[in-house]
Amino acid sequence: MSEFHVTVVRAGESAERTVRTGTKAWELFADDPDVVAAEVGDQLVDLSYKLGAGDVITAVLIGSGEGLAILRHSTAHVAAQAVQQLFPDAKLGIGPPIEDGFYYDFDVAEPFKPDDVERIQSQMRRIVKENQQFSRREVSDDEARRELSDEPYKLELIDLKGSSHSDDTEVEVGADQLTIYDNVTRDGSVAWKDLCRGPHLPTTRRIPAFKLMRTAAAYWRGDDKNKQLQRLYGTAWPSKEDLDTHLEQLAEAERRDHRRLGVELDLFSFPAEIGPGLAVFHPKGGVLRKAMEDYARMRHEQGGYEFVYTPHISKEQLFQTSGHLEWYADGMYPPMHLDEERDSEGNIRKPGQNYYPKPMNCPMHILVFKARARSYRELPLRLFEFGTVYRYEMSGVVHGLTRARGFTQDDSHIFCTPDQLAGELASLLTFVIELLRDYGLEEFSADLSTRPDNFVGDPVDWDIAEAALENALQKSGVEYAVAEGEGAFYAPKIDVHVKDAIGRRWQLSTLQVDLQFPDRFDLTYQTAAGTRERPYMIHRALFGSIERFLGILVEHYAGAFPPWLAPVQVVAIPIAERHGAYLNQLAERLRSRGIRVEVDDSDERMQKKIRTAQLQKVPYMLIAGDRDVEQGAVSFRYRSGEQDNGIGVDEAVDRIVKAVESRTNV
RNA sequence: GCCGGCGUGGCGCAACUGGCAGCGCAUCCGACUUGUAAUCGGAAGGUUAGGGGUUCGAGUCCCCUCGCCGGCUCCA
Repeated sequence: MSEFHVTVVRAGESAERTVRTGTKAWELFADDPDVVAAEVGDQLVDLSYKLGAGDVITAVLIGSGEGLAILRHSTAHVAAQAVQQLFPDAKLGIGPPIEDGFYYDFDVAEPFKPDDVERIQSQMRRIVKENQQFSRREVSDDEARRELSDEPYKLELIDLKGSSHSDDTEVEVGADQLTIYDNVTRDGSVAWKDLCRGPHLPTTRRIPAFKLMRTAAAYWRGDDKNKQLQRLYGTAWPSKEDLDTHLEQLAEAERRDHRRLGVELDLFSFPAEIGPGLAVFHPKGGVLRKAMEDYARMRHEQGGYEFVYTPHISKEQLFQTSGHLEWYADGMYPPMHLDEERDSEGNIRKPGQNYYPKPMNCPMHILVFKARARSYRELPLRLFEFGTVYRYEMSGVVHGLTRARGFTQDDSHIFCTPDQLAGELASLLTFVIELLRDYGLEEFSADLSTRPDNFVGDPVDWDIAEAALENALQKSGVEYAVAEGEGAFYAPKIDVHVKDAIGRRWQLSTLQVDLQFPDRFDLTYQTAAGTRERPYMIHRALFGSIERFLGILVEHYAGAFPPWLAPVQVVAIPIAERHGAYLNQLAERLRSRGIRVEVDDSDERMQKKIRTAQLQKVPYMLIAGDRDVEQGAVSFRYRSGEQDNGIGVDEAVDRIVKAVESRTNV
């Protein structure tokens, strides 16, 4: 029996250990429940890994990214075992870890019912309690096929192994060597098994906290031509407290849901009479939207943009030229057919015209550029419009303001010379980030999406454009990732993401260098030398969609907007009826300074009025009774509940005006 | 578009296995005139999303349509 040295690393601290041949990794961490797996070299292994001479073993902690993934994936196995025990005919799909949890897909005769989820969860608890061991075993392809002959989807995965398709699926098979994990009970029998790359927790008991969340249908391998399987979603965490925190975050997200707050704060609605995904803005939502737009307008004016206005519909030909009808007809509302004339026999004398609602503003802005000959002296030409577009989104995807069928882009198209391109992109990106900051968003990241397989134009132009975009990103200092092949067919792009107040990431702005439209529309400008050149064209949406951005801000602020955006900035509350005139006078003063103020002279108690204003998340309340009227003062109450009594009227007006103008959230 | 769930006054909800559609908030009217998150009393408001069917009888069971929700696919 020989001995050798290994290096053990845990949380950054390494130590030498002497071990005997055959020692398993878990013996190194026997009294350390946070260690769920290990890393040897760059290979993740189970704790059942047999140590070799000179190994450097790094502990994988349950709270780390990898540790969580292992926990969640192991929980997915438990879910699958539970399902197959309760539904013996269920066939296994795949069961990967995802953000905050896991899912597992099953082919079952009947979709899961809410009741079934309860039963599955109880069964999972039983399995966890049984403390089954996750036991790894290497198998040949043939052995795997034989053992999993009842699992058609697993067989398909085995067949896919090594094929060129294997990385665009979530296939777990990956490596050349197939492995099967057995769930072994204490008496040594195998309760369940699954084809899996691993690694896993040592035992099911090591799952501290989990919950099944919901069921849904999902296409096998994500392809809508394939059969739909039943997907079971769950979440798993290192502790009960972590699980509770997660559930509380979900509840918080639900409380902030802009569809709910939109009703509570009377901002907007989606009348069924109009149609799905088509919002109407009520006065409160209207004023909020107007404040957002006004500020953006002002900044665009300062930024050298020129404002244009274009129609909502256009003849078919325009979208033929732009290529929209060729590429995206499904995403467009069907046309209205106009102008057809028939003779008395009903024969068509003059063919009609199809008019489509526009799905984008670009072709219209291009026509503005093309309206006359353009000189290099005019470039860069920055056209801007709040342009309302209509897209016939599939019925299942429409979602409040964040995915609507009619929405307004803060759309800009910039035409520039080749040597202006890089500079223009860099200043654009800065402009975008600065403006988003002004709306209260603080954390940004970006994706650079490059040439897809299916593209138009000259690869050389793509390279130039991609380089210019990347350069802009580097100058901006925004953290970014390259999304290889994710660009639109006509343009590489930068997508800017923001993080909201509860940590969710939203994609907002896009910057695209268009490599198709200038050609398609034969755009040119005249150079200093008198020659004609093709301009570069940049698409830029900042909010993306005003409606969507508004929805995101509602959720970001949970409806408690900073004063400059709040639909009602001040509510004045007279303690008794006789104080009404005093406050109305003050309100008039505020109004003359551009403040949105309401006087609540309803027949209610003061306390009730405070409550109402509080629930409407109004930033400031000005309350006045006899004492205040005598002193020419008001009692100043913030949304936070803090108050300053006996503030002089001038001081109160000043404070409010200052807060609104500074666009800070007080 | 696909799978599942849901649809009761403006909003939030109730109505046992099929048996008189009800409550709270909001609204309107009246009284009260109050010092920092809900004053009291009264009234009005519903073809139970729409249509069809089963039944002596349907909010409840069945079918179709519309809409919404959760996912999948999609998001130029």
